[in-house]
Amino acid sequence: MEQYRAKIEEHADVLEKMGFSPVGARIYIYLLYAPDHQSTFDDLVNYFKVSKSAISNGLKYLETIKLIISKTMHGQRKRYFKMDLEANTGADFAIARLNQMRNMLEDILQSRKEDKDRQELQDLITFYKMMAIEYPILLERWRRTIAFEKKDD
Amino acid sequence: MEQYRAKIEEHADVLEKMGFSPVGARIYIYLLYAPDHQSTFDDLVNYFKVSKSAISNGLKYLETIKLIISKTMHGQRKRYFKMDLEANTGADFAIARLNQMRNMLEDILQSRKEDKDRQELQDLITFYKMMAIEYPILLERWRRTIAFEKKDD
DNA sequence: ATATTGGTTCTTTTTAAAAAGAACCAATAT
DNA sequence: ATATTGGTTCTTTTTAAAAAGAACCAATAT
Repeated sequence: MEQYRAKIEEHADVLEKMGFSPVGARIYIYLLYAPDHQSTFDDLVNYFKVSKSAISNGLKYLETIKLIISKTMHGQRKRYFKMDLEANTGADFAIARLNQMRNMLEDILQSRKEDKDRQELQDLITFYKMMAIEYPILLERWRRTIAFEKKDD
Repeated sequence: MEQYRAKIEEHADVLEKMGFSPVGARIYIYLLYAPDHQSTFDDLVNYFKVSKSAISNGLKYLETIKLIISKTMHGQRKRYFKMDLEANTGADFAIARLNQMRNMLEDILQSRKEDKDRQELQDLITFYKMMAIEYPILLERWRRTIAFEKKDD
């Protein structure tokens, strides 16, 4: 993994701008490069030379937002932290956000007294409704596409 | 606008979790409630009782990400900060992010030496490609939908 | 031509988020 | 039964982001 150090830094910066913490972003990118997209706790501590608590919190965060899963192998206590690649489409997250925005806008539209410019809000709500319907459809199409490609192997 | 104070706080919290600064989030929600979705600089300073610099930076940020535009009226120097509601679909932003993710994953796939688990990365790239194509199509469909509804008025 | 308004920008202070380090705990190893 | 490993959690320190406040500047008002 040493060979990827510069790349990991570079890509982690992008994720930081999307809201990840420095260590969270680095772990994430590390796993994209790692064999089998998995690694262990002390691999990460050693590679990044940061504290155990930083790694622990980084992993916990990534697990909370479902980007990684942790599992144990052949009864050993060591855990493997593995990227869940399908979750990486960010679909759940994106759909949740669409609904959150829609709920917010609907609440605003209801409590708002101004009558003259309701149309724009209404249009925006329509957008979020549409997207929340279409997104899962596209996701499903993607799933079928990759399943189909796999048949040929 | 006094009547919306509690609601503004409530919804601003949601936006803060999406990465907005406290003041940035409040300005944004304020404009969703405001007549004509617009306001002036000192309206905002007075309403939120925060410093001019906080408001200035908040507005600048919202303008940078294209959520609001500022304009001047009948040659007066006072500016009106107005929400750009179509921009609020977040479409440009979403599409930019999709492409950013795809570029990152493609770069990783190329420089990665592990051969055995390239498929998952490839599948993920397919997802981002698909989404970057479909998103603008959905956006366009939404535009036609709302244009069509408007005809009946 | 000078004064005022409507902001912006720069520096300092405050506040919040991230990381460090120590203490701890549960699970397996011996 | 005791020791060690693989982490987590709690408290403190560090670092970064946000806001405050003063100084400033450009545009219009007088």
